[in-house]
Order: sequence, then structure tokens, then C-alpha cells
Amino acid sequence: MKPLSDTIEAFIKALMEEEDSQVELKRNELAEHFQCAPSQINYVLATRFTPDHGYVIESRRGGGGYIRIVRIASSTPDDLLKSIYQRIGTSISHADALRILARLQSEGIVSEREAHLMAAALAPQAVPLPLSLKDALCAGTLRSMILELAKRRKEA
Amino acid sequence: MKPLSDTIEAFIKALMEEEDSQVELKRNELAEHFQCAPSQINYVLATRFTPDHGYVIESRRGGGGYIRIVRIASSTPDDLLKSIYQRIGTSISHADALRILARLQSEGIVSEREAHLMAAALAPQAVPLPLSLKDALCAGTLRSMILELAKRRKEA
DNA sequence: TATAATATAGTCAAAGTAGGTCAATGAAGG
DNA sequence: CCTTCATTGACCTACTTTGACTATATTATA
Repeated sequence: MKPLSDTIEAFIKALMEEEDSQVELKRNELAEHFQCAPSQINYVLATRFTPDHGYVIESRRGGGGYIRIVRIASSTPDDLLKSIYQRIGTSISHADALRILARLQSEGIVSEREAHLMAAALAPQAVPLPLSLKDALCAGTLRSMILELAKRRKEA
Repeated sequence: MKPLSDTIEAFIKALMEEEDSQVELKRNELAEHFQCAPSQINYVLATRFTPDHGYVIESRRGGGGYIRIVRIASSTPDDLLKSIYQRIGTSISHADALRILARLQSEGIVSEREAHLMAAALAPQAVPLPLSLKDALCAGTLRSMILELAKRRKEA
């Protein structure tokens, strides 16, 4: 049984297809529709529609409240690579790193195959490392790959 | 009395026959079915469905979790990947790793761009690690990427 | 107007679900 | 015995779902 979160994610993405990379929805209605707790919607947004994924959320509470999800207009690939590189910093969680890879793929900067290859390089290796070091290693590897992508753009 | 592990192994392999050299299963359900500890399943996977045996495992935890076993085909280029995989072992120098990448590229298994991406992932990270660990890390990362390549050949 | 009621959305911690790891123990054969 | 393979259970990590409490906006009421 696929988790509800995945279904809700797909539902929202389908909506975004129709409209112009932008949806506005009512949290309670969505929750009602999927028969789940309203906070479930927040969970989906927090794990699948983050800035790393290329989305921005705006919302308002109170009567007539809403949640708007906007797909960030991509600047040039070079700018995107630069900002991602900076965002990575010296430490990043594995989950966040995968989000960034998904973004790179959806922006067409890497192919699906390349994204998978990059993910493989980030997979928790058989090398036993303390958790603290792991995020640093993840960051280093990802940064190194991002740099390579940036370099090849320049050359091309 | 044949050990349970053999039975579970056969069971999984039978499943793979039906489906397309690929199964998805629930660890707990399988364990329940065979009335054994869930970790028994991991044991079977670790001893009979390793990359050396020609399988790749993917899994996900939490609600909706699963274990997917993918058989990687053994056509000619796969044999090369297989032998490379074995050659890598648990430790490899950075220089040797780069030589392997060059080979993969010259064989047309990866593009130049992919080879560079892989090299970037193997670059000596900013993370300070004892030399002994570095070669092990290099091996782990490379193996992981090789496996990904093998898996995708199968899918293609 | 203030104020209260109502309608939303946000946060966070706890519980629920599910797979992973590892070390101890058990069993079978040489 | 001793080694190798099998089995188990305690503990760990990861992902999901929920609910109690909080924050904020709008609307009705005094």
C-alpha cells in the first residue's frame, strides 16, 4: 500500500500541470478529500514541495484562507547551480541532497540516468562513518558533482 | 532438514520468474509467512541476492515501506561491469578508480560527461579522513555507481 | 468600534509503521 | 572441538500519520 503522502503529492502535481505551474488550495478541503488530518497536508508540503524541490509556498489563515504553491521560475542553469552549490554548504542531510537531485532533473540540467548515478554516489556507503561526518561527506560529494556540472556548462 | 534460508531463497526466485526478473516484497509479511524473524529476510538477501549473485536491492522504510529485488541481466557489457565490480573490492586507490572510469568511457558504457561526474564524486573530499578509510570510501562510492549502471542497463 | 466568535492555517511532539544492523546463540559437518 | 552457516532478538534509523495546541484572519455582535 502506497503511503497517502505519495498520493497527495501526485494529486497536487497533477493540478499544477493543468494550471500554470501554480495551485491554490484549501488545506481543510484537501484533507477532507483524502480523509486525513489537515496537518498531513503540511507534511506533504514540507517533504515534497520545498525550495530545494523548486517550490515556494504562500498561505493565509483565517476566513478565506488558502495555500498557494508556486513553482519557482528557473533562472539560468548556471545561476541555479551556483545557488544550489551555496545552499549545500559544508553539511547536508541525505534526504535534502536527494531533493536537490530531483530538482536538477526536473530542471533538465541532468538526465534521469545522471540523477540516479549521482544518487548512487551519495548512497550511505558500506563505509561505517559517524552520523556527524556523513552529512559532511554527503555535502562534499554533492558539491564536487555540482561543480563538475557547472564547469562543463562553461566549456560548452 | 533444509534450512529455512534455502526455502526463502527459492520462494523469492520463483516470484522473480513470474514477474519480470524483479520483485517487490514486504519484509514483515515474508517473515510472517515463513514464521521467522524479520531479520532472517535480510540474512537471505545478504547471502543470496548480492550484487555478486547478480542482484540489486532497493528498499524504503516507514509506512508503505518495501524491498525490491532487481535481477541484473548478464549480457556482454554486464560481464564487464561485473568483473569491474569485483575488481574494486572493498578498497581501491583514487588513481585506480580513475583508470576504471576511463575504461568505462572507452567501452562506451558511460558518456564523457558521466565519467566526469563520477570522477567528481570520487574526488578527494574536503572531509578529513584517515587514508585507510579513504580508499574504502572510494571503493564504496564507485561500487555503488557501477551497480547503478548495471541496474539501468537491465531496465533499458 | 472593540470584542467575541468563527474559520483557517502552522507547529511540534508522540505514536505508528517498516526496514537495517549487529552481536549472541544455535545447529551441522569435518 | 572448531568452523561455518543459520536464526533470533534487541536496538537503530527512516518515513508517515495524527492530534493537541497555537497563530492569524475574517465576520458577527455588543
